[in-house]
Amino acid sequence: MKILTKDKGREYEVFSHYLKEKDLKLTAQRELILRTFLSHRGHISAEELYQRAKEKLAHVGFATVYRTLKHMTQCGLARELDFGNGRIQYEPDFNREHHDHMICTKCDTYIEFLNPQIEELQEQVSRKHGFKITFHRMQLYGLCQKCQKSGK
Amino acid sequence: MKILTKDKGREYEVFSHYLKEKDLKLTAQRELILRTFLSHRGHISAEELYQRAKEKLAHVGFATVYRTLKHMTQCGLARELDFGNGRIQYEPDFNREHHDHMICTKCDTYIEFLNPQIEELQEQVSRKHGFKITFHRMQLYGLCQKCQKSGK
DNA sequence: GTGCATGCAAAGGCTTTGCATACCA
DNA sequence: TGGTATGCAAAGCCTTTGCATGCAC
Repeated sequence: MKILTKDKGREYEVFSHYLKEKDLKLTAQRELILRTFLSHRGHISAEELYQRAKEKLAHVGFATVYRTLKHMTQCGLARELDFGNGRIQYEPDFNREHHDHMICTKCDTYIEFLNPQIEELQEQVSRKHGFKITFHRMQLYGLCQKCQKSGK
Repeated sequence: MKILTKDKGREYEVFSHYLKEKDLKLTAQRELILRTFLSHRGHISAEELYQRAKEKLAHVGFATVYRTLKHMTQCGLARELDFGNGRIQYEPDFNREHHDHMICTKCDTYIEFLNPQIEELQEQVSRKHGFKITFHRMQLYGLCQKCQKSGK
């Protein structure tokens, strides 16, 4: 069963290309999970993605969601986020510029940001120690504007 | 059974003060776990702390280590580190200046660093978004000097 | 003596894996 | 048709919790 149509966006090309390259198969489930993932704005947990996918196709398994997320991460369509709450979140990562996060510890909303000066300083610091960065995680936890006000 | 002697360091005072304040008891296990934790240089996982404590006192339980770590974290003697490998590490945090980490993904060694400029920029960025930081996590992953050389 | 602490084992939460069946290519 | 994918359930891994007993105060 092939559901993929053309012009769904580059992500679908990337995915099918990745699958072909690895001798993996394009299944209805994989396509559905990708579509569901992409249609969700912002990050999502495996559990939530499973729920949303299941609404569209009853027989989708938990394991398949996890396995597909691994593939999507592998080919650069998804990025794992670990906000230290014991469950990994995934966010779309295709053609997206690197960014970091501020997370409100009260309402769980988050703000994405990119600060080139910080990035540059990270490089400087690591060079000073002879360290070669391959990736980094930076998360600022605290209260968003709304929660600061409502808290008082 | 009281094992605590004077002059073991301020950490012991902090711990016993915290316990007293919370109507908690100073037990041989708690003291042993704290001592073992402090004697270990650098961070340590609950599992490893359990093993090391057990060497000194056969009857130490897993749960007690976890429970004691919570207390030590609570009173500022320990700090939880999550390097995204599924197990929390704890590092001594008494009278220590805040710092971040570079972690070698090959040999697992790490370098602590503090960059005031980055800290300041984090504040600036968050102010710009009306966000109030309470704490942050910043980890640079990559290769340490040694592993860069050995890798070639 | 009272009430918290302990150790053991069981349970929890998230993620991965094994296996027989289903399905893509 | 052959080999991968799927769904289910079970297992893994780390951490927490329940409970009867033990111990600090």
